[in-house]
Amino acid sequence: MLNPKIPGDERIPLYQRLADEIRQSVVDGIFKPGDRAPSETILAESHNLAPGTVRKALDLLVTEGVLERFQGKGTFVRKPSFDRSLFRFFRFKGPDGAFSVLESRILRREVEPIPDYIANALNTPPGTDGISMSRLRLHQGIPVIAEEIWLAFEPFRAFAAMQDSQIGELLYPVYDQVCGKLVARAEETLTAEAASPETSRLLRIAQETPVIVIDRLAKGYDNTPLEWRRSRGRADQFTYQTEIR
Amino acid sequence: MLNPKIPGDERIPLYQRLADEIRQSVVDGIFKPGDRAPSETILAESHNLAPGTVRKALDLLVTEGVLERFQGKGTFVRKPSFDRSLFRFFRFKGPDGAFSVLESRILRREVEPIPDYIANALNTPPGTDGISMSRLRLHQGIPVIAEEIWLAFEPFRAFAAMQDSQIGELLYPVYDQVCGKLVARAEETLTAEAASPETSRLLRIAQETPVIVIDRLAKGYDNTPLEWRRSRGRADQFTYQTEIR
DNA sequence: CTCATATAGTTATATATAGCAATAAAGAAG
DNA sequence: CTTCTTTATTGCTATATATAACTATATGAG
Repeated sequence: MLNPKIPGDERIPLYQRLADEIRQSVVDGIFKPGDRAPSETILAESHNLAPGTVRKALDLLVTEGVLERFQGKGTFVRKPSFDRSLFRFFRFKGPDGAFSVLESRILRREVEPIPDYIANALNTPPGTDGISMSRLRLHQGIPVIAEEIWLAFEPFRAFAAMQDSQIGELLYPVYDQVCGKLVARAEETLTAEAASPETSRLLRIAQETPVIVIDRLAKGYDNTPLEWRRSRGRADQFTYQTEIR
Repeated sequence: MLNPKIPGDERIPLYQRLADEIRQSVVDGIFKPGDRAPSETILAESHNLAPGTVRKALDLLVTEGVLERFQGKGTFVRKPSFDRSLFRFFRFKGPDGAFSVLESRILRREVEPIPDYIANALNTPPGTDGISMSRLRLHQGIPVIAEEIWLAFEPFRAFAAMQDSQIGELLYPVYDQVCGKLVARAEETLTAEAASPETSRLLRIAQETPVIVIDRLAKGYDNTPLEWRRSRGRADQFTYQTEIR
């Protein structure tokens, strides 16, 4: 019998406690996406665990999407390279299957109280200050998605202080580099509506045309809600794919 | 060293071959949904395998959604209880969260050549005969979803021969009982469009109102495409949820 | 009958060990 | 310089074994 060096509640299985520990290291930024995790043997020795137990912990994190393994190479923290993932599901119908990164244009960015239903999603007390943004995404100069974005002010104070010019095409890398907040996954809710005057103006389409509306709640590795986002896109240009069972 | 009684390509790992065998038994109807699978110990003995190997095979089938396990009770073939699953993602927005089964009304059912793009999805030679259906689904008498459904004729010959009156509210149980075809999972592709004259008539909504369009390809346990279906529902009554990462 | 207790059978956790397979990098051979 | 071989490292497969946790059923006491 070994003497496992694993902290936490004794009632929780060892492999889960080890998984918790590694996941936390990713949340805290000790392991960064792309980093190589210690090998199974190293982990087993350093924690006084059997290799099989370590393996099971890693299995768990792989299915969670935190890590990915490559035989002969090692185990790595998965880069949730997000906007790429978005377009795996939600892709242009256009004749050219090929795809380039969308250009982003921030139209507005200011601090104001968060509306109640968004504060609720972000797990923030109602009335708290938040960062509100409007953003337009363009493909070859043509607007395809209009976005409203909300962040809680406190965790993203450094982001609020930035100049517009310092912010690049993608937001999630900025959240990481400036605020230390890593987006790991997101829940999306999808519906459709007729284009309002404002969205028809932004997307340059006729009013009452159908648009797809995606509400996304982006979360960290530890499931903390980080960003709320509502995207509207032209229905005739997008499809959304999933598997159910 | 044991002498495993597992057929198949030697290069494929034992646990995968065992998983293949069990999955095939489900496809062939030897194990029916709800049935209890042999216990891990029994499987290990009957196949001359170590318990750990059996366990790994079962793990695989559980993550695939073929089986589900209950500690102390046993391992069972999962019922893909499908229409319930549909409404976990795709639910009424109405004030009453409660939900009852939708009434189904088959408007048309006939044999005709399958259109090329559907034949392609169903993995059938172009020009083959298929069963084409139109179906309306109602909630408390009000139409909410209009469906077009296509099946390849050959595997569903017995279904084509049935009387309308013999067909119940749900189709998948009929496919199983009459044709021995079990639906295990489905891929769905979602988009939106403005209501055509026909769908506006069927759903009793104004023309050009946004409707959500779901293309579903239902597949068997062995991934064979079984049914193609296009459903149209009022956008203002539905939302669709998923998690991405 | 009712309730507690034992018991058998099931999956879940954990350890220990051996060899296989893929990868990358260093070194030898041409 | 290129190509092949070797070697070390890493994850992958498989076996063997022991114990815990959970469920259902049977048994016995009251």
